[in-house]
Amino acid sequence: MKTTFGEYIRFHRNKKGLTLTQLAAELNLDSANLSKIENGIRDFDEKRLSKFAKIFNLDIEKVRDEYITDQIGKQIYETNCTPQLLRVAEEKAEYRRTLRNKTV
Amino acid sequence: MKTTFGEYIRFHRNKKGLTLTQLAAELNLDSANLSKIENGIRDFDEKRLSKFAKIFNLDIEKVRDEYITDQIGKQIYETNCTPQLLRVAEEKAEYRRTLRNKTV
DNA sequence: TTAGACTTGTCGTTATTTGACAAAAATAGT
DNA sequence: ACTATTTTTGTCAAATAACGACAAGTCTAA
Repeated sequence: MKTTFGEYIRFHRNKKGLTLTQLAAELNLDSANLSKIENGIRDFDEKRLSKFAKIFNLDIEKVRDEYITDQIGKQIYETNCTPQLLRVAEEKAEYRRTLRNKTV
Repeated sequence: MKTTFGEYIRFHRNKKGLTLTQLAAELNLDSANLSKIENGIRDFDEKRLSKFAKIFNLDIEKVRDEYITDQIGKQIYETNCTPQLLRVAEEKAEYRRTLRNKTV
């Protein structure tokens, strides 16, 4: 089952038997803020992704994928983007790639 | 061909024979900033979408679709999100919808 | 009820975005 | 080429949004 990135963090934290305070300390943030992150009230700062991966011995690429799919999934949800519109968005992303190649 | 939202604005502006200054005035913004928007350096403020639609007599829903697909397409591009990962993001958006229904 | 874990609210700081102005560059008309 | 107009670029202050930190609250288990 696909989950939010906050739930993903919580899953790994519980699996390792860490408290919010313990993990927050390792990540250099407040336990209150980590709580909000796990509950989807705040975003996890991208800068901490590698630290997170190291703590739980996870592949950094996998963690990053988990992160960006969460971010984009959130935007799809918030904008009520339908599957058809998402196809269009995908084409536009492709178009931006062609723009990059033209300009250089 | 799918384009950026900035190019979409420029297309309609040119079609109607308006200068940046003229359209910017109608949209209550600076011509320099509108120039940046059309060139993709800045974002068009979502609050102005309805005004934009009225000026060019466009369906507000269509304009909004054009806008959100641009926004999401931009994020897909910037994060280098592959089609496979986009499918995952879509599932996560769906998951968020189930969350909403559960909570209420 | 006490302790530990987690959540919620708030607020000052930091970072990002926007609006505005000036000035340069490009374009078109004469 | 000269001039007027349009468009682009650079910069900065103001507005906005995101973040870190602290305090106080709730919840759970011994």
